Amino acid sequence: MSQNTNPARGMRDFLPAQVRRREYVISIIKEVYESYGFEPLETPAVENLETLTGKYGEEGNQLIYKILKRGEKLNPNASEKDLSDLALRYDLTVPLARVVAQHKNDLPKFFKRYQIQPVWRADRPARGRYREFYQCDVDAIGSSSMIVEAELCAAVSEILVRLGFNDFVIRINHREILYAMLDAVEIVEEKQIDALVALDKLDKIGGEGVLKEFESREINEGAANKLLGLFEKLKNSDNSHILESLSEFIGNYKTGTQATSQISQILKLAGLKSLKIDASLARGLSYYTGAIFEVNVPDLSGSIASGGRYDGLIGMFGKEQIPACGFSLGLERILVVMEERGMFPKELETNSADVLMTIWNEESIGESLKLAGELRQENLRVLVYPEADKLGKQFKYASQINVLFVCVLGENELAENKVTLKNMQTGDQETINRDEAAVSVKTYKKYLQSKS
RNA sequence: GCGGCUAUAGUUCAGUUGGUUAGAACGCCUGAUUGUGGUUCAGGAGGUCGUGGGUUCGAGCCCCACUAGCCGCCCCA
Repeated sequence: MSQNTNPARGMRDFLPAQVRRREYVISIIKEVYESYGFEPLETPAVENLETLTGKYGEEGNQLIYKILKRGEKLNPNASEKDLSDLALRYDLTVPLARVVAQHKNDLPKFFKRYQIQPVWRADRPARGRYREFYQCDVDAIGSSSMIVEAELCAAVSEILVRLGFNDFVIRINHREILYAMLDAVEIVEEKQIDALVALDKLDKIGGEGVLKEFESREINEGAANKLLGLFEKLKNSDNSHILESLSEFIGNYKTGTQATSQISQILKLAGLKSLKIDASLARGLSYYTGAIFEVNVPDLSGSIASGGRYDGLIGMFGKEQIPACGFSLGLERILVVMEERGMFPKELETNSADVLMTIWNEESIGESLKLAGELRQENLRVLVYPEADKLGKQFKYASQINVLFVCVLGENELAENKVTLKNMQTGDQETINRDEAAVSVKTYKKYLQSKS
């Protein structure tokens, strides 16, 4: 009886080659984050349901994986609150806010943390979108300074550059600029969120599309035209011109002018040419309060990273209000693009073991195991072929799994206390003294390293 | 959650208006090669055609439902 062996929808198994790639990307992310002084944090996969609800907006709430209560028989007529009290975490930012609110006294005044863990969303799977996926978050808690934003952008940019990306754009905008713009064209508060959702789609559906959206959301047309006129003017102009036009458009709406000056500070402090103001960038998550970011590459419709300032979130846990700002890199999306573009270094593929130890016959098994142990003592990765197969099969297996060397310990070798080493990349083969084998392998490894 | 497309060997795909025993390439296994892989040659295994139902003398092909995947929308990392 054969059962369905697919993993659950939107979830994946990772075979060794994929795990290697994932770990390669993660290792670079960690290295860069640590070089900026961020410290690691981990939190549970499961949170109390009330911790998560109300933080992500209407859409987000529906995508939370809720966990049924355990124990007694469930009464299916019970209210949702009686059925479920726990949920899988939806992102890493809200759990961080909870941790900060909870452990405030144990944490330094400025808490800089990174966190690389899976999160779960009951979303519909698509390219680069899964129901279980890794986020790589960095956040800086406790400061309202724009130095925080600038450093976060610099770190993210450095990671992407080191991974080999050269065509990404970090789009930046500000929640207060958005609201000020909407105020300037007299869109009433109740319609502002709707208007933002429509504007956010500008680069996808174009000006006419946005007009239609406004129409269907019953937002006054004049306002839409004014905004579209502004965006038309901003198109293709550089950051400083965009800032000028925005300030002009907003007038002296107070928090708006503060926001434009914050943006200009971030630009100046970060000094990145990949940083570009996009006045139509809105972002869905409801907890953002200040600067917002999104990182895009041309060959993926979604974003590969995003972030922003959320000064109100930690206060939602009922304690002190603490300013915070962070970034989240989407590991899966970065991997999708890197895979399609073939951006992984070649060494990742030839990495299973340094040496395959063959088995000559039943009598020599002990000697092969002993030699394998000796080589491992020399810090080599040694794989012992598990059966006394014909040598041909053992070699074939070796080339399948991409080991560097095959070691043959046969009758002749044992009689003379020698070993035969074959380099599987060059095809060279030598029969040498047993105690020289490790050195020979290591010399070739060093040569490979020096070449790359 | 909505709309469209797809599902045939391990993989990528052919498969005629519905007609005998469903094919190819690559991969896999065996041998040529009883001390040597990646090349070559010879042979072999592998399919209840995604699942369940229906139409028909007859279904891989037509119809319905379900499941999974891809694309677009919504949203998002």
